[in-house]
Amino acid sequence: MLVNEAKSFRELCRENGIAVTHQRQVLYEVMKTMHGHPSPEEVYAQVKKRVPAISLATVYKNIHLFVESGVFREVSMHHGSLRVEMNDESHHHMVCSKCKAITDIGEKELGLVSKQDRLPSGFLVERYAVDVIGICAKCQQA
Amino acid sequence: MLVNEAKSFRELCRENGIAVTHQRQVLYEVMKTMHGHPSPEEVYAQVKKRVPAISLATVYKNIHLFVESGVFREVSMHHGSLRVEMNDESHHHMVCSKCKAITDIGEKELGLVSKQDRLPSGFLVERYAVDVIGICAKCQQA
DNA sequence: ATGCCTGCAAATATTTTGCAACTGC
DNA sequence: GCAGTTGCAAAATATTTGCAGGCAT
Repeated sequence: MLVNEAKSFRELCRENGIAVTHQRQVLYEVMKTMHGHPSPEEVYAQVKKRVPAISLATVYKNIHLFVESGVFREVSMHHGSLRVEMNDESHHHMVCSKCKAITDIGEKELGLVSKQDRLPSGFLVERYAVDVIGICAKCQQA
Repeated sequence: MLVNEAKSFRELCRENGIAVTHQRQVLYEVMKTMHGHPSPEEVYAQVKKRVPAISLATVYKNIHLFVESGVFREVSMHHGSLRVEMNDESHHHMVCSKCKAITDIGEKELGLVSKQDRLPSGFLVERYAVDVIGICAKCQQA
């Protein structure tokens, strides 16, 4: 397991022409295991447990690097700071307009999405990111 | 014209129980005329032309107020700071992953969107916000 | 050996807050 | 007049950058 993960991370780095450092490896592993949409500060707090000397600047630099490389994605901010998520499966978000909670929803459950790969102005489509804005079950009761 | 706009702004304020101040009125009018997805700083710069003494803090406070009231909407941030847009017509965004340019696209041209008003977990849908991520025509040539 | 990376500290940028004076209702 | 609003300045947050030393390749 660990061997595989390490290996694929090495490959990822090679593909993107970046060096495999201890900090990067831990950062990557930690982020893979984090659910939701962590902010850099939250990621930093987690990584610090394993690499106490790591700097917040390093976390920022590498998150940007990962986002540029397509390893992770930047996510819409109905919060207040940079958020990321992993590239895993294709899913979208339900955002509660009362409590601001963000919940994932799969492409199937969402039930929409056509597949044009080109839009009017010649825009080449890579993917769709859908935010469903509404009221979550919990807030409806209040 | 001006009378009408002023009137509807007054109504908007009454509906939301907020006072009609000169600053707010100008802020509202300026934002209505701004295209794209202005940041608070950009809005501030514009409003300052008409109300030189206005403070950035006031701009922030009122943008939040407008967003809470549903006059404007907060927009996903593939930029770096708070962005808003007006509630006018139903449209979505095409975001170029190269140059980060955001272009509006109408609901019709987009060609997707189903109309379920309730999703699996009991989530009550208010609206969909779709970002199409891809490459704009300009960047495809490079 | 070389150039990419790191940590640190300082610089920037962004957003919020406290408060006294002022204004709409 | 009272409550809500403004401007200012300072604080709090968030993010970026320069640089000297260290590590991956």
